[in-house]
Amino acid sequence: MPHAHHSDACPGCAAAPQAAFARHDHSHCSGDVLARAEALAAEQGVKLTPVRRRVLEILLEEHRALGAYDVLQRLAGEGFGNQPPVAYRALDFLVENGLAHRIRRLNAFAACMHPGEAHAPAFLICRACNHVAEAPAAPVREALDHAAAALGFAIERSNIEALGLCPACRGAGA
Amino acid sequence: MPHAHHSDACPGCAAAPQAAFARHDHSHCSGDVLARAEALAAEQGVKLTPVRRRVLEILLEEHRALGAYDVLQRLAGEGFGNQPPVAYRALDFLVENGLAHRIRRLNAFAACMHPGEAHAPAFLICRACNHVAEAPAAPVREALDHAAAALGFAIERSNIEALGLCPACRGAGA
DNA sequence: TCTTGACATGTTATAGTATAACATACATAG
DNA sequence: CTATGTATGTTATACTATAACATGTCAAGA
Ligand SMILES: [Zn+2]
Ligand SMILES: [Zn+2]
Ligand SMILES: [Zn+2]
Ligand SMILES: [Zn+2]
Repeated sequence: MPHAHHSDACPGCAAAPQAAFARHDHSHCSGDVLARAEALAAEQGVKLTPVRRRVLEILLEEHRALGAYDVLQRLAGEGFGNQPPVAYRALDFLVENGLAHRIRRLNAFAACMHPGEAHAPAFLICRACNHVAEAPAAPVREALDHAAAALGFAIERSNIEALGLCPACRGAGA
Repeated sequence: MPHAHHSDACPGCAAAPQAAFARHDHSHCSGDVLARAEALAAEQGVKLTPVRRRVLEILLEEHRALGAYDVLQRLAGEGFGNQPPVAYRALDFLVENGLAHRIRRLNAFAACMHPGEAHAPAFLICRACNHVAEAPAAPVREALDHAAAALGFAIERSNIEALGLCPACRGAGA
């Protein structure tokens, strides 16, 4: 049982976005997030069925984004359906219920590291190691809302993504 | 000859992002941007060949983003090649040379409304009328750089896109 | 002038991403 | 138990993008 030292929030653990780019006890991240996800699903009255839960676990294995077909391949190998809609439906469910994010730049999906918390994420994608961090971006979102408001535009959904080099890969001189 | 009243910058014309969502003299936008694009290409020593120029003109017809296959269909109807690479190559050229932008949320491309000017655009996409505005987003980009810097991440490219309702469509009660 | 090399275009073929439409299973409420 | 809604499975297809190769064009250099 990971992180028995606390039962709810875990400051500086899964919440720490820089962990995505550094060595860390990742079982802590994934265990923590998965527990929160289950709580959130129960709270919202939606069902985290076996496929859906398994897809979330797969996304949580690493701080990376996976394509739908990567996920599908994993599912198929584990006895679930092996046709695209199986993966897309589970992924869409996770996205719609705030348990995963779609990374448009990569045509891929990543687990949400802050399920249930109100957050306006920006995604930092390392082009060298492919790790993805969900950075807190409330100020970014605020600036975006402001720019939109200046034009009378009402934002409903937004995606903010950046490609570059993470600290580890910068050091390695990629 | 459009906009003969000025020879270089055109404050409040193509530069005005809110124009994308309102009635306006669009030939002014397109004529102005096309002229700037030609100047910029010459200045950068790259060739705005007939296909490339035509693709830019097509993108400039409206404040919308077009899919590669939409562009291709237009090209094919005008005697250019009718295979995907013809469109993708021209579009990639325009994007790489700062004459167009890729809108990832739509898998589509839009003409850059500020070619040659240093700008950090955010794209506002109306889900009702499909118009796309290239909003000035220097503060947004600055906030994003700041959030990334806090994690030691070096941004190279970014995309900032928002979906919602433009002022016109909000009024229409969409 | 002729050649050569760089670049642009054209074409064939295929890879990768996503969804429509229909069939089956399974739960829970009445 | 049976009707209803929801989840899953499956078939087929649509949409997006690129690899690889062939042909054409033009200008610099021999
Ligand atoms: Zn982790
Ligand atoms: Zn990295
Ligand atoms: Zn216009
Ligand atoms: Zn609109």
